[in-house]
Amino acid sequence: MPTQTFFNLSEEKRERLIAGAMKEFSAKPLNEASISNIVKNSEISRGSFYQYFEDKKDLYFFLIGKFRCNYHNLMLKSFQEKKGDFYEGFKLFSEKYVMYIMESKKFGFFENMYLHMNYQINREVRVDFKGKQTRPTKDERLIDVINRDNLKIDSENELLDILKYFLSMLNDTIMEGFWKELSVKETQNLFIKRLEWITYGIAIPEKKEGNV
Amino acid sequence: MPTQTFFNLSEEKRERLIAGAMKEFSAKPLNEASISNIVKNSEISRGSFYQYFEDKKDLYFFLIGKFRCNYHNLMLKSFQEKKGDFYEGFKLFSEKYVMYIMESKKFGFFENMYLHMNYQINREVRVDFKGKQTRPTKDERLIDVINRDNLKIDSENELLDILKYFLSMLNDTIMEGFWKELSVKETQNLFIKRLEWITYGIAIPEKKEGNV
DNA sequence: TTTTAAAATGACAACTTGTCATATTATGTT
DNA sequence: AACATAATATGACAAGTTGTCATTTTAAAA
Repeated sequence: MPTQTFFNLSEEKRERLIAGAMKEFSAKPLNEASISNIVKNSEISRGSFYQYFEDKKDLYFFLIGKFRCNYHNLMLKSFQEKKGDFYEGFKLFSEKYVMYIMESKKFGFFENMYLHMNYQINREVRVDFKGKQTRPTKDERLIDVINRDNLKIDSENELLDILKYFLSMLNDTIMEGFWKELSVKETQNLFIKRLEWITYGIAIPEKKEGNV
Repeated sequence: MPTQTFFNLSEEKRERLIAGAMKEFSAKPLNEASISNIVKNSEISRGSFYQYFEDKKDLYFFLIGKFRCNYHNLMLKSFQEKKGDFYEGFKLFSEKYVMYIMESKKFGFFENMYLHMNYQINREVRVDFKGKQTRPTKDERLIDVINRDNLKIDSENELLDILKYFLSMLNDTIMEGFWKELSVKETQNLFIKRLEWITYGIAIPEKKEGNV
């Protein structure tokens, strides 16, 4: 986390540093980016940098937090629009989300982020459902907006687990999209195919005794 | 890929280098590991290193290829043992595979690999089904050993896509296991839960008209 | 024995990073 | 205004990194 000193900075200087960092992180992934370049880009002395951030990662995760799509609301709206239907809601959400990432002005930054995403980065990208859930807000809770009637889900926790898993799958799919240089549309379709697999299963359901 | 010079080396020297590299990569992830340490560990001159490998990554990917579980046969045997049943076969395979990774002598190496796995590393870990498939061997083909009768799968390609997806999901789960410091058993169960989701779906199947 | 090819070596330039004593600029306080 | 004090800025620096390359050593061939 950046120090208080960083937030005390004049907006001009703070933005200058952020822009200089984004330039570097858009050109190179975390492990290749250098602080030397960032301070050169933003015309800030090396010593100052270390007064604001602990190290390169500290700055990087701050930027991820700043520019990532906070998809909680995006999900909420998508599920509401599709009247709580799991498959349709998630499909709509994923389409919007993929577009946000892949058509963003910050394309280079996100591209490097996804291509070098590991578990630590993955965690930073994800939003904490649990946190949002316990802290009462005026907004509706995500899990209340999803219709569970036609899902094989017993507890709220299981639904949360599934949501978390779907999100990490979505991120994996975007990673694959960047790697294979897929278009937005192709990436969306790749995800939708997987969404279908998981939602409806790949096994043909056995005919229930009672129905025969 | 290592140069020919590397393979011309005496076995003693080659093993010395591999051991020195494994020591470093077991202690530190790829981006923190240093060539300086590796050449120190293996008592090889810096110049020689660059005669064998292009850079650190070149060596790293060679080691992954050397020590990764070539799971093609493991899958084949698992599916054969379970008479081609998708769910049971994959379950058995995943249990063996997780155990191989997490109880290996190379634990530190694998741990760092999984915790810092990105798409590039992920690709190196995966076996190329397509390659194995076209090259005719005396072994049975994996896709022939899986019973497709009770799967919603039309083409061989779709089955391959699903297999690839399940494998990357398995690797993700192992990554999560390392991150959360889960036991072998817990990691296996986490995967099995997801395997169940995807195989049978999370949606309750609608009753077919014909059956009512 | 001489020639030629292959492999080994460590000094080196050009880069990193994080630290720290010092200089500069604000913000109070008599 | 003059002083004290806290906050911020600075760049030189040690200690590390990487990849190269002219040179030496070793092996193979003529």
